[in-house]
Amino acid sequence: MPKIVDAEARRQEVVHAVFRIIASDGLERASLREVADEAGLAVGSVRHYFASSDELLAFSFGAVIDRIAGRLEAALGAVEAEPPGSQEQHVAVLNLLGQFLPLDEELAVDACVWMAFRHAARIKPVLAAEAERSHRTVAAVVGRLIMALNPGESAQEGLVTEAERLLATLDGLCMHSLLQPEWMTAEMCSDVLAAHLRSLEASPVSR
Amino acid sequence: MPKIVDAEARRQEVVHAVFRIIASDGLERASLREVADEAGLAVGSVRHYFASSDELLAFSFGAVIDRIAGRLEAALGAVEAEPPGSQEQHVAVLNLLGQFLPLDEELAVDACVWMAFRHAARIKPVLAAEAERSHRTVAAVVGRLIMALNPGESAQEGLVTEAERLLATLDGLCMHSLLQPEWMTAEMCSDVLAAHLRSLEASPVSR
DNA sequence: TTGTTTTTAGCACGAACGTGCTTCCACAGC
DNA sequence: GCTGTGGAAGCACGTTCGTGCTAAAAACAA
Repeated sequence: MPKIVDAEARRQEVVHAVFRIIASDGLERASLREVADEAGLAVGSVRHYFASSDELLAFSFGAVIDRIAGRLEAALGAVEAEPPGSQEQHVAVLNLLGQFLPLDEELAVDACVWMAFRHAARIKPVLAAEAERSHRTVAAVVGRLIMALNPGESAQEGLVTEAERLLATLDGLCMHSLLQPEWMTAEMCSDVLAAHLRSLEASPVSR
Repeated sequence: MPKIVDAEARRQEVVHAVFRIIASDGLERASLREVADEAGLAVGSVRHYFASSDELLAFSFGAVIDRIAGRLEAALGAVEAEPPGSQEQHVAVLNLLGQFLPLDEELAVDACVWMAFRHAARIKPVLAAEAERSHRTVAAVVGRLIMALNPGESAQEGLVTEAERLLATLDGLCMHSLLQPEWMTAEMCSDVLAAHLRSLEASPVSR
């Protein structure tokens, strides 16, 4: 048997190098040479684990989706475990929504990478499948959140609209936090989220 | 005097070539050679009007900002000309908000280009100044819209929060329309905007 | 020790990029 | 006519990119 290396761990190290490069220098700088440098490897070594640049990027996209989805699922479980309308549920909801925003270093890197890949997927067909999965996964989480906030509501159409509205607001907040951090501060994000939740409570779906 | 050409018109032609390339192939494909091809010119000719690639991109960013700002200002004027709370004002507001979304070919191109440049500005310092101007301009329009919808309201803080919330929702809708057009249809955009306006009316800023 | 196989490293090629620089061309002014 | 200037085109250089390919190094079974 040859030299044994935890291949999966190596792949994750390379993927994290991709994350760091995208967060600091953008997706277009995430070339094989740059990634290899950042990971402390040679280009040939990176290509041993990823057949091509496209495969590396697609895998990295999937990895960041899994990270985000994992956080969201955990936070959503906490929301659904609390009684509807309670103060505890409100806190859990704010925590869930906060997972979308670049509130700390790790969240910021993931948000950068996530946004970069989603926008790149508009052009690069290799990323389209993961972009689809990303949207489906996150939309499902937000949909379940809206259902948890409107218990007993059966008007499907209105719930879907409210879910899309919340999702759009979250993506917009995330975008502004990344692109205009001096305007969209953490306090402003918090205020906007609070206002949105207030509007959800004030005017329930059923009209 | 040498051969006389309307220099400003030529620059606009080149800029429109940039727009088409960004909308169809992304910003990273907007190289001097691609732009020159799309405009039916040689690289040297493009460089006669724009000293460098950076200058071409920065100028194109400014051009798309001016286009969008022009549409928004016109639509905002129509809103402010109608009596608050009237049906006519409601229609004017919907028209203004629709200017943010890729509802036709021209709006779609501008939205693509706008998003691409804003995201690129996070990394490319040459675009930072225009990104600032873009944000200030659009935020001012949305702010005036919120003021028009809350006449006589003096609570500055709440108004700013509502403006940022509307802006985030609009950017999120625009993003989703560009990235997931099969999910975020024009009808869904319309529904979400209608729901947002309803929430604005139902729970005014003053608590 | 030897042999096998994974891992790591590196070379070389073609393509695309920005850019400095030079070269033609057309036409207004003399 | 001639001349000079602005417009258009293109060459050439260095850099970066992905990728096919080769080869050394390393680690374990025999």
